[in-house]
Amino acid sequence: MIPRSKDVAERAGVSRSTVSQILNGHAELFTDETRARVADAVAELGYQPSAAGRTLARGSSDIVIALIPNTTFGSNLQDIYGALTNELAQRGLTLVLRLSQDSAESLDRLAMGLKPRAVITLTAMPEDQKAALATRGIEVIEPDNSSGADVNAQIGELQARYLIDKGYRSLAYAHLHDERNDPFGTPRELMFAQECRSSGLPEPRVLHLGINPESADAALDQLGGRGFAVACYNDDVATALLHAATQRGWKVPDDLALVGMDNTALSRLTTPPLTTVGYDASEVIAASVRSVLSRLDKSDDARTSVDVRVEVIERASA
Amino acid sequence: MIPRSKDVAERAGVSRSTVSQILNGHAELFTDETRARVADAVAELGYQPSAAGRTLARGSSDIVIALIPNTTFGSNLQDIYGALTNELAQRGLTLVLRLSQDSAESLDRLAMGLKPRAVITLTAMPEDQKAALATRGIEVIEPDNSSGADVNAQIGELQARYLIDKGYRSLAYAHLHDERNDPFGTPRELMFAQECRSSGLPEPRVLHLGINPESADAALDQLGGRGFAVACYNDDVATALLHAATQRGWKVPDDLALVGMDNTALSRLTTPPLTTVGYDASEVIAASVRSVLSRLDKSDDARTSVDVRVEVIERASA
DNA sequence: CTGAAAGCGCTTACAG
DNA sequence: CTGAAAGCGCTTACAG
Repeated sequence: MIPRSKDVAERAGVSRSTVSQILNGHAELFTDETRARVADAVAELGYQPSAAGRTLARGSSDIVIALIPNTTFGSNLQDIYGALTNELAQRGLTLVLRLSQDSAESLDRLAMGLKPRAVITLTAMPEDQKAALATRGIEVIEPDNSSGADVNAQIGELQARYLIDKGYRSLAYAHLHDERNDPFGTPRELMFAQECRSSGLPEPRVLHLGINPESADAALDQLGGRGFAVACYNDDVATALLHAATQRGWKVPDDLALVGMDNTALSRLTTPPLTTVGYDASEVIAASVRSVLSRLDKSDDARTSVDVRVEVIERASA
Repeated sequence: MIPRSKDVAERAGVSRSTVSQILNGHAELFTDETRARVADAVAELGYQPSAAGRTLARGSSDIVIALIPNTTFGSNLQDIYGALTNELAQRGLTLVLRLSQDSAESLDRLAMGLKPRAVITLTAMPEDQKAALATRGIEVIEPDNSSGADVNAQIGELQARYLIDKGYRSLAYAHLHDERNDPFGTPRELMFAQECRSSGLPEPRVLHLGINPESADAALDQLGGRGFAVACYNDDVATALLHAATQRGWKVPDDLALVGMDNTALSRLTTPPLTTVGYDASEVIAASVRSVLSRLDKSDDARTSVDVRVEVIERASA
């Protein structure tokens, strides 16, 4: 039998309101004696308040929904949510994940029904959807674009600077062909291009490819010949290009220089190993968690800046 | 202002019970006229029933919780959950994800509070935790071990058969060193070993490595020399071994034969490309979804067999 | 075919 | 310092 607050109250010999007060942060109103009795009863019965009852009474639940892009739930993202889950649990909040693929309407239903304390989204949410949630009084925590944009711009800049300093003059930027998997491509490419211009170099070529030999080969065709240095959206893109180049007998980095991004485990295992951009994942995690938390707490300065140090890791592909 | 069933009732000129009945599958009790009026009112107001109210009244919510191992949420798993989300939505159920990393206690709290219709877990759940949920009347849907075991056994067998048929005689099985990421390693290895025995071969060597050059190199040391054929837990493991072998100047497949598993995009991009084990992802997805659904529906024959065709994809590493 | 009423489990003024 | 009562939004016998 599932214990109710009534059961706790009876066992402790107090009223239900007393139980409720003590359990909800107004314990200071009661004597130590009463508090202890309630605490004991809760423990003995294994009482867990019903979320439904509480939500109904309070008008909002203790749930926080995080929308995850169903295309890219890498281990980093996972670690972020893992940390966030724990952090929120300490504040009595429950983080629950939701694949964001599904229709706005479906999210709407979920949000309406669950009355979550907040909805966290990693990618920008359409205005109308945000409005819908706002109407229902649900807070939406969006990515901190100010700093998010910064990080991506930083990455583009870093890749460009590295390549230019190395003496490369014919540059290109390689996107992932599938746009859903290339959410940060544009800001990175833009900054990459700008860095080229400010160094007096021509506009970089822009490539789009999938993670397969054919597509990578076609991308190489588009380049028109050897001697390019290309900054890649991620290490997988770099690996695909590396493979296509090797097939053609091009030497990397002499005929084609490659700088990846993410510093994946596999990036050390190509031949030659990839020069890439890395960052301290735990730092990113901590920063992201801090950012979400500060917004949830409505602390005045919501803009905890997510300051991520990003650096190129030189190996042998550029 | 958020519309309530009361608002709908007033607008439609009926009682709240009528609204509720019509919305909950007893529409046939009412005249077309009444139904239409209610439907209109719902649409005009944008009414969404409150999950809290409904849960309280019914004793169980429309939520299904899926526990995800926080270590391995690959794109396959993601697709499965994506499909499941949609499928469940059509039945009025909402799938919500939960990182399973956190304490049993925390899940307990969530389950207690949310009163989900079911909890889906991919890995076997500890008995006591299962018991706890059962006590609360929450159904636990565990992996269908009968067929799950089959598939993994199949994979081990397939890798062994392929290698043996190719003429290799010195076999080894390579696990991922981190056990959390190697959930299916044991059944696969077991079947792999059995297949060796039944072909009159010696017991296969067993390797454990991480996805990095040092670890892969050490694994090669353990092998003691050239001439082995190793079945890998996944393509990443195969890639690591391939890299270490290449570094030593070993030829693949002559000095070291490798068969991976998963047929990842990257497995086509190594040099040489990996021979691996592939399967039709959409088939797996469909089967998994069917399996969960049938258990949810309590349909008699809960054991919809997950029949996945798995096959080796021959490329150049073995 | 439809409505009044009770009840789900909790919280929160309010009164004492 | 503590309890009786109302109310959160819904569903479901039950009576008509």
